Amino acid sequence: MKQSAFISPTALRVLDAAQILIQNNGYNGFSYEDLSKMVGLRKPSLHHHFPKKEDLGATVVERYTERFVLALHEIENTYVGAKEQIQAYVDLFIDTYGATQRLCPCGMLGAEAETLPERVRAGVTAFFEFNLSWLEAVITRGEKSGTFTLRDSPDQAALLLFAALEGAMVVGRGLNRRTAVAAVGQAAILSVLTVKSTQSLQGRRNVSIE
Amino acid sequence: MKQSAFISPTALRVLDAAQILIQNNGYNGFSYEDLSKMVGLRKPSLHHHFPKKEDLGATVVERYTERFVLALHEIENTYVGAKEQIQAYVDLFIDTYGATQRLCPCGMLGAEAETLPERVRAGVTAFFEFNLSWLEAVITRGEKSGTFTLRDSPDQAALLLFAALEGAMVVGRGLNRRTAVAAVGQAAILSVLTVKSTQSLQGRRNVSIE
DNA sequence: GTCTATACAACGATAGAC
DNA sequence: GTCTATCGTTGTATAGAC
Repeated sequence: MKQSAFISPTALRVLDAAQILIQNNGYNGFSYEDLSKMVGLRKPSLHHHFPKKEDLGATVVERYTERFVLALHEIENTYVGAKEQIQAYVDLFIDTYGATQRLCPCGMLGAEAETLPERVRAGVTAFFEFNLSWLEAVITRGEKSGTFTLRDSPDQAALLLFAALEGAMVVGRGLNRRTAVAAVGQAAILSVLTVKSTQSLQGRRNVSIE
Repeated sequence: MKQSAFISPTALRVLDAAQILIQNNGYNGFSYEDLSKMVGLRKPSLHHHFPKKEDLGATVVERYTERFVLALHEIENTYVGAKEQIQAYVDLFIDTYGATQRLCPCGMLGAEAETLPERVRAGVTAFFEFNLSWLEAVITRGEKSGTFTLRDSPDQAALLLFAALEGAMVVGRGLNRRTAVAAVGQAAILSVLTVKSTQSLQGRRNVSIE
């Protein structure tokens, strides 16, 4: 996972707007015209920074994945226990969705995968695989250390947890229910990981991904 | 939930094609031109059956919901136990996605909700609410009868199960993993419902929704 | 009910001046 | 790096003949 090449301040503003539009409208649901209104540049200026829509989409996904990787490293450095790390991971989704009701960009793009340019689609796949392997590793560690018991294999538990979080955003949006991700997140932790000690989790930090 | 008005055989073929396009490409990802190629009619002929794209989208959602209602009644009439009914419900998702890798139309539209015409969006909300209330009722019954124990309230368990199934399609598509829904479905049943007796489920029927 | 023809806007994208 | 101007294509939708 290498670092992005240098991106100019203007290009960053374009990326920020594009990400919001992808989260709200989807890749097929926004245009350079929409972007133009948000950023305050004319369409050809946008093409100067991202010649094809495909470039823009792929860069949004790559930047989001990089930020996610950093956030998970931060979690590893902040929390020691597997249970606390999973809780912090779930909080990432709760805080991100709860603040804005915007979908995970890769969740939206995953639904649209069939129609996406190949580079964008590949980025989404990489994001999903990274999340699943991180979750599986943490869950495996928690099971081995006896922090919690599983009713499934770690990879199945990871997939269930991840699918539930991504699905909660889709369902929450359709229901117009802001609290859906929080409800699913907490229920998933209770259900997927049978935590052995019953101590409550406190000191929850607010760390959303933009 | 009233029955649809009469729909001509040609209009039915248009609806079938439109549903597949929504499942694969999303509402913003298909056009009357795409539809024209699939059905073998010219664009104006399509507009004769469904004047606005909004009419087409709303009718697809309403018909899908009606079929889903019928399938759930069928499940109630076929299986007695709450556990078997939940299993049959999950099988509905497994079979539907597994056969074609097409998303649940309402899952796709839920992601796109922000950009949808009001009628279409309302139909998606109704579909979600219907599914959640059905699941909650069955789960409540299963808990009261002692078939399984919950770690959450029935409404949280229902939301978790539903979000996991819808999310599994999105994630499965992004990963190009055909078995994602089946894996999530089985893991969710194991995790969400702590089944008391350990007897295996047999005689699983294949009942997919088109 | 289906067609040809067409309106009119929006789309992604480029040329070339500044 | 941003702009005006514009290209060619596709989008939803309508008029009117058959």
